Amino acid sequence: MIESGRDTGRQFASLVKQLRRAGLRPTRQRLALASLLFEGDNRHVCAENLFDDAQAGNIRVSLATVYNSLHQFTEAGLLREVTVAPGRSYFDTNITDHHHFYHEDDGSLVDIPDDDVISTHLPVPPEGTKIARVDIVVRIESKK
Amino acid sequence: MIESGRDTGRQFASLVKQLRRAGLRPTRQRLALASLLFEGDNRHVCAENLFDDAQAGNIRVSLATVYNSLHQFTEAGLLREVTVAPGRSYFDTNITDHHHFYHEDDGSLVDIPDDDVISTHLPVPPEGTKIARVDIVVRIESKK
DNA sequence: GTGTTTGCAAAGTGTTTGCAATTTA
DNA sequence: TAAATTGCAAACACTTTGCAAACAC
Repeated sequence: MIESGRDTGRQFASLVKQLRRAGLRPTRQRLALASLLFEGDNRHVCAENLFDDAQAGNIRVSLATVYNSLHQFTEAGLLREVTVAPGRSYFDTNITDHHHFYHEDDGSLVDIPDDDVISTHLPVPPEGTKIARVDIVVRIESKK
Repeated sequence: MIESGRDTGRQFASLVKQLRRAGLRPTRQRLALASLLFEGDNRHVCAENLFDDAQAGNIRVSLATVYNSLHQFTEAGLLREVTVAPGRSYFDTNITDHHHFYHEDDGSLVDIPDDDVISTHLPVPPEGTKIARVDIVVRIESKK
């Protein structure tokens, strides 16, 4: 998928644009990670997880850079962070309005299908505040 | 509120019962923590937080025991755990069905008033699973 | 060249664990 | 007395940081 080094310019034209638009320099590491994240189906990754993918893909990148990139991407609106349990933070490449199933048994996170709409009446936020986002996590477990 | 030591027996009759019912021995530490948690208004505490309260109330208890107790209380259904951000886990003494405002600016957690009902249409859980719980966190921030 | 980004290893944070000593029943 | 619980300190997982070297523009 990714060759291995130095080919920063050519083949990722669209990723380069995407990063630029987000105000991030298209470095080799960011491009490689962006490629893992955004080329293909939507994903829910955690840092360690993406780091492993990178290694497997012969991408030389440090764990610290993975963390930094994930946060930069999130701030730039390219990713959405979902926290489901202490020490279990996912980054979702699907940034459209949607919610999640969290499987308590194996810790996996899955989008709730769009057509299975959860109709929410938004509550009135406390005086002086406004709603930034609504997170709905439907915790599921195996039927015994 | 709590005197200071050794008076495990008498004055916490109802707490003792509550713990016994939950299958937990009413030790001095658990009684003291239960007293902080369950006598008075509903609270959203984190471990560190409750530990500080204990110290302030001259209750001799270790941080490890606070963690253990919080989890035991949660398993026993006396508390409900709410995770809002990586490394930010709250325990809610209100175990009725309800949801939360999470204030992004200061990290505080507040119950959404009961009468401000969020009507959810529950999604169909994936094959072979059932819904264990639905967590809704409404993230709010100060109006600029 | 200048400012940004990276990698490393070290430091942090929040939480859990192992085990001897203590407490409960 | 037997079994459960506690405290401590060490171990832990996950994440962030400081800084010199490498890179983008």
